[in-house]
Formats: sequence, C-alpha cells, structure tokens
Amino acid sequence: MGGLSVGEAAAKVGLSVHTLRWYEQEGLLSPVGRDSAGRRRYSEADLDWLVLLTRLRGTGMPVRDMRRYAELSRQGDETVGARLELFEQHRERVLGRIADLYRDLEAIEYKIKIYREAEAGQEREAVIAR
Amino acid sequence: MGGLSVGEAAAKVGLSVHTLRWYEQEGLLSPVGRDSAGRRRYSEADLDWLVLLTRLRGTGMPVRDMRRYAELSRQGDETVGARLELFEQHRERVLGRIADLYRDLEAIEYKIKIYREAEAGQEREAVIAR
DNA sequence: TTTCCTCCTAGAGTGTGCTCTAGGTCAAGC
DNA sequence: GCTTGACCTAGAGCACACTCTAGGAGGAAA
Repeated sequence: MGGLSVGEAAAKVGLSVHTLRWYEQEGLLSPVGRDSAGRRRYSEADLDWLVLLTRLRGTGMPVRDMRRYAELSRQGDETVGARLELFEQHRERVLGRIADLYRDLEAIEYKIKIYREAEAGQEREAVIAR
Repeated sequence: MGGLSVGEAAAKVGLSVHTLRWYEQEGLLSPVGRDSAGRRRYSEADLDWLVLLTRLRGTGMPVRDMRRYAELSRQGDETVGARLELFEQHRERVLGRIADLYRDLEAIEYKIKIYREAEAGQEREAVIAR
C-alpha cells in the first residue's frame, strides 16, 4: 500500500539510495516505515522532510546541524524557539556566504575584463603584423 | 633581503603556513624564491597571486581548476583565451551558485516565518492559561 | 521454477582540501 | 657557545559527506 520505495523516493528528491539510507542512519530523519518484507516506505511527510534537508544541505548546513535540527523536531513543540534560533543563525550564514560570493566574484570579473582587453590587443597586433 | 617569510605571507593572505607550502607543491603557484638558507621568500607578485587564489577558492573553484589556471598562466600569452574561458565558466558557476542559495534560502525563511508564528501562538496560549 | 530486480545490513572505501608529525637545519639573541 | 624559534622535507592523518561492496532475501514476471 502507501508510500514510495527507497528507489522511488531517491529519484523524487534527487538524492541517491545510499544517501537516503545513510541520512536515516545518521539520525537526519526519523526511522522510515517498513512494509511486511522490511523494506522502507517513504510517506509524503518523509518526502517533505527530505526536501527540506536538501535545501539545508544546498545552503551548506553541516550534517551535524541538520542532525541537531532533526533531534529538536522530534522533541516536539517546546523546541520551536531553539529551531527558530537555528534557522535564523543559518539564514545569516547564508546571507554572509552570498555576500562573500559577490565580493570574490568581483576579482573574477576584473580578470575577465583584463583578459578580454589582452585578447583584443593580440588581435590588433595580428592585424598590424599581417 | 626582499620578500616575506612563509609565516609572514601566511598571516598576510589568511592561509596557513601548511597550506602555502601545499599550494606550491600542488603547482597552484610557481616555485617561490629562496634565500641563502633555502627558506621561501614571497614577493609582491607571489602575494597578489595568492590573494587571487583565495578569491577563486572562496568562490568554490576546485583545486584542480586552480592548478590548470596556474599552468596556463605559466605558459604565457598564447593561453589568454583559455584563461578567459576558464574564468567565464567559473563566473557562470558562481552566479548559478548564488541563484541556488537564494532559492534554497526561501525554504529557510518560510520556516522562520512558521516558527515565529508558532512561538507567538504558544505565548498567546500561555497568557490564556494564566 | 528460474531469473531478475530491488531491497536489506554492516562495514569498508573514496575524493577533497587541507592539517599535522617527525626529524632535522639554520640564524639570531643572550 | 647555547638556546630558541622559524623554517625545511616527506609523508601520514583527518574531517566531511557521501559512495560502494559483499553477501543475502523476497517478490514478480516469463
């Protein structure tokens, strides 16, 4: 009946089957339900949670912090404050990362400018030498 | 005489002494000049190059690509086109990364909103229960 | 019923980018 | 002249996040 197999879930959330099992083992997601043969069945809630995990990983949250977040979530409503704090801190880190990327991007764009000018110069010389 | 020691250079560019020697060993920078006792002396040009490398690493360029860039640079002017291409590709990757970060940040901000509302709800209940 | 596919667990292996250790040299200050 | 501290090389070790392997079980299609 209900739920996706590990292979289907992996395809749906864009993680490997190995990674899905590893995330579970690492406590990043609560133990997934099993069918009569002991095979994992991923519910909609499991999938939603996995998608959130991929967003957190995508923004560079360490596995350690994701585990902490998962533990807090399992503990229920009284950890909402801690979870809020965790996300707000992470938000700041992500914004900082974006700012750093824009800053370092400037050095790259400067180089692109220099190399474009150098290329144009070489072409001019080639024309003159012709 | 001229040039900074490895310790001074490390302090200046914000990398460890170990990393500086490792970068050189990996071909990310041309062999640094030595004093009479065989100790490295970093020139201004070495430092500029190291700063550029930190920008590239900061934007997530793999060491492999930095090595390729260093090799191209050592080969002289005829590789300007290849270097331009390398930087333009890297620029696209960085812009893509920034876009991904903004996209995934939305999930985080949505969660922050939810948790703020949940916290406000708990406070209201506490007031009523008082 | 045989074959095939997907699944299971436990644990080993991998790629990346450093980071550290061991064992030693050298120059400078006391 | 002796100690101290920064430096040297070669190579081992480490943190992180997977990724893969071995060995086996179960179900379903031919």
